[in-house]
Amino acid sequence: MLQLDFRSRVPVYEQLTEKIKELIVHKVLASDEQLPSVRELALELTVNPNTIQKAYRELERQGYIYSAPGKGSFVKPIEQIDNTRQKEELLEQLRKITAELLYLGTSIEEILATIQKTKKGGGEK
Amino acid sequence: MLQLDFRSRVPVYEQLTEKIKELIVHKVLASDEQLPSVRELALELTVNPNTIQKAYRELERQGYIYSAPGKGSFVKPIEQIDNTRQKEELLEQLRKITAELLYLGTSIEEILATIQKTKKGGGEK
Amino acid sequence: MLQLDFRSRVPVYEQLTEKIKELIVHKVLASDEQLPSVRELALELTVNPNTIQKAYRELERQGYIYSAPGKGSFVKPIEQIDNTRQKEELLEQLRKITAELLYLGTSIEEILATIQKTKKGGGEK
Amino acid sequence: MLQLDFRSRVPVYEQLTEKIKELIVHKVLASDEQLPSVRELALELTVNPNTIQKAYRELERQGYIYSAPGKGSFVKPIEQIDNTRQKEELLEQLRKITAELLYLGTSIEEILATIQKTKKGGGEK
DNA sequence: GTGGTCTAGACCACT
DNA sequence: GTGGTCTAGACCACG
Repeated sequence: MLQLDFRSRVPVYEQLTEKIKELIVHKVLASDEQLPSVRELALELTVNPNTIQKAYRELERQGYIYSAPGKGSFVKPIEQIDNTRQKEELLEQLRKITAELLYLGTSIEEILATIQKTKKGGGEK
Repeated sequence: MLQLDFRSRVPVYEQLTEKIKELIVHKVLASDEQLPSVRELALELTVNPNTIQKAYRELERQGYIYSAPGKGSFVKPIEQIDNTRQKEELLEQLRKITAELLYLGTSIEEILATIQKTKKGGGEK
Repeated sequence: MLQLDFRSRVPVYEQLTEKIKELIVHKVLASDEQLPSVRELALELTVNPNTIQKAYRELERQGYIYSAPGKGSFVKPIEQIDNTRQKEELLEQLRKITAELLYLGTSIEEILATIQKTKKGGGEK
Repeated sequence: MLQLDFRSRVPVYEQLTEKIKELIVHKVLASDEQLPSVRELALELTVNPNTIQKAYRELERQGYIYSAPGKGSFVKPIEQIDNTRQKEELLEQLRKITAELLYLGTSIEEILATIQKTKKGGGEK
């Protein structure tokens, strides 16, 4: 499920953050669902618990999960995410990527189609 | 023109790579146009020449420029860029960001509008 | 009345301590008024009795309540609170926060106004 | 200068964060001034480098400093701090503490005087 | 020499 | 058994 590339230059904890975020965003993990415990996941991925915790902390900072000592870590309900600033940043990234794609000769139609497909696929899986 | 933030945590050479790529993508730099020499740019930006070279090498690797030893570095004509793999990567990033935006409650209309606006603004500047 | 956030990272017993302290400070709970019994409150809040007891013990330590074994817990009359040390601590916190607010560009007027408003609202509620 | 209490229940990295923040807020450390390196400070305080780094990260997250790999950590200029949300939180803390002080019999005059004194003392030292 | 990442393992508080 | 803190020490990329 959570495939990591230890040879990559991007830090393991960051790969993990991204992968888990994807699971949340694609609703594979539901609201208030419990994530694997730090130690459990560490064993499964043969990674140090500290690394897992770093990923969990980052997700918490970004507002995607919450952790309570003695209880565990859980997916944060969407309604409770403060998204204004994040939306701005994501839209900015969207602009950059679009500009680059257009330069490389991608048609606007193909780009829009990709967006549309993502919308349809987002809620399922 | 090339504003660098020496305070930023992102490496100088990477900032430079991004900025130059933007200039190319927005067609401020035309095909086969010569880029400033390494030493010249290093002086102008008060940066170590090695840093400039690293940025140029990265742009060459990504296929946006080509270097002719003894002559200088030039913008690679669009037609010659091998864009299949890069397009795939960019589209993949597009999907990720779109999924995240949708999860955060952004409407599909707002996303599409952002793309459209980028198209109009892309060729000018 | 005593709203707890079980998702929060701050321990339940600490939330409880703070909430009850607020009730006392805002005079919702009067001097010598009896607090709910540990078991009663535990049922009402669906919390482990140990957690309630820990909160009560903490309040007793801070001098806000007193417990008579076999009878229950009661709000300590203000006159009997040894407040010298606590006042010092609170004033110290006040200084820290004020310094931080000033550093962040808050005007002294806004700070003083906040204090004044608190005074007016403090005794009611 | 940076006195730590290893017996305290409050984490060392948090004590450090607070102490350094004080130095910044009281302008003992000026804008863009370099902080001691992670390792240097670790040696001086006989603390693990990771602990120092955790404190520095927290300060960076709160916007008081910035760190650049290979260069060092520096005090962030005040103008660049995004303070709206932090101000709200600090004012809320101010209200709580004021209510508690008033309950403990502190006169409003004494409270206001404390604020005034802080203002005068803030810029010196 | 700088910050950043990561491992191996210990200990603590909370439930 | 949970997350969180901390130590001791290794290795990497950046400048």
